[in-house]
Amino acid sequence: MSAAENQALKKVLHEHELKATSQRIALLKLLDGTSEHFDAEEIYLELRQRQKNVSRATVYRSLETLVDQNLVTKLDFGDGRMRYERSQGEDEHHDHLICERCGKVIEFFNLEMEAQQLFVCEEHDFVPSNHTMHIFGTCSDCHTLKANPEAETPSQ
Amino acid sequence: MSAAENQALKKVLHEHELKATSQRIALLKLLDGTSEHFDAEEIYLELRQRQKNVSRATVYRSLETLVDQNLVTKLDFGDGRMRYERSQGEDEHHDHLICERCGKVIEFFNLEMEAQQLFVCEEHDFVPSNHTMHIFGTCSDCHTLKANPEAETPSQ
DNA sequence: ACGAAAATAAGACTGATTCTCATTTACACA
DNA sequence: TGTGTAAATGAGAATCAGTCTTATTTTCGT
Repeated sequence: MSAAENQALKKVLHEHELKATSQRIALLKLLDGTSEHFDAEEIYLELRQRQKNVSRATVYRSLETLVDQNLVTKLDFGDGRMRYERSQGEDEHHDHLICERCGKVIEFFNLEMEAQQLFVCEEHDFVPSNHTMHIFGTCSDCHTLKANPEAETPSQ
Repeated sequence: MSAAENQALKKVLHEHELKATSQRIALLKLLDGTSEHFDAEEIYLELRQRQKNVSRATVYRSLETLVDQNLVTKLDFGDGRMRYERSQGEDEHHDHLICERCGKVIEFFNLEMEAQQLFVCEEHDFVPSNHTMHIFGTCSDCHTLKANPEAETPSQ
C-alpha cells in the first residue's frame, strides 16, 4: 500500500504518456515485486487475490501496452504461453537457460555472445532491434537427481 | 511424381521405424523441395493443393512424429505459430535473423557464439540439449527501402 | 491375400490470446 | 472542484493454433 511507490509508478506511466489506471499500477507493482516470470493468467489470478479488480482482457492489454513502452519484457519460452518481467535497463538485458525437467529459468548475460550477435548482423546488413537466446536442457539440480528411473526428455 | 524419390523417402521412414504412409511421404517431399519455413496450415493447404488427401490433424501429428525422429525441425519465431523445416545434419544447426517488416528469415551459424553457449552452460552446470537464437530487426532490403513511404509489406 | 496394429479424417475440443461494445475512468481545463 | 471526452476497462464472445476422440482406413509382416 506504499503511497510513495504508487506515486512513483504513476509518474513512470505519465512519462510514457499512459494513463495511470489502478490496474496498470497494480500490474507494475506486482512485476516490480518479484523476479519470477509470470504468465498472463498468473498475473490475473494474483491481482484478483490482492483484491484488485481487473479483467483478463485488461491484463493482456496492459501487458501489451507496457511492453510497447519497454516497461515490461515479454518472454517466449516456447511452451505456448508468454511470460512477463519488469524490464531492466537496456544494458541489463539477459538471456535464459530453461530446464526442460523442472521448468526453472536461469538468467545469464555473456558479453562475447552479444558482440558476436552484432557481428552477425553486420555481416548480413541487418539492423537488430532485439533478440532472444534460449538454451534448453537440464539444470544442475535435475541432472544430479537423474539417478531416478525417469525416462528421456518428455519433450513438452 | 518421382518414384525414386518416393522410394527413398519410404526407406527413410522405415529406417526410423515409421510406417510409410502417403501423407508422411507427401509431407517430407514438400519440405525437401523448399528452403522456406512453412507453418502447419500452409503445409496443409499446400498438400491439398497437390491433391494429396490429408487432414489438418494428420499434418500436426505427422510433423510431431517427424520432429521426434529428427527428420524435421520445429522453429518458433515467436509469432504464435510454429514453422517447420527439413532437418539438416546435427552439425548443420543454424540460428535466425528475422525481419520484423517483411517476415524474411535469414539463417546463420556462428561458431564463436556456439562456443560461448557451451561456456555459459558449464558455468551454470547446465546440460544443454538444444537452443534457439533469434535476432529480430530489419533486413537489408527493408531498411534500404525505408526512405520509401509506400512500401508497406504486411506479410503476417 | 489376411489381420492386427498403426495411422488417418473429420470435427469437437482446449487453452491462450484478442476482440467487441457497453460502461467507467482519468485528467485537461473551465 | 465539476465536466466532457478520449482512453481504458469488464465481461464474455470470438479467434486461432494446436490437440484429442472415435470410427474408419491403411500398412506391412506373415
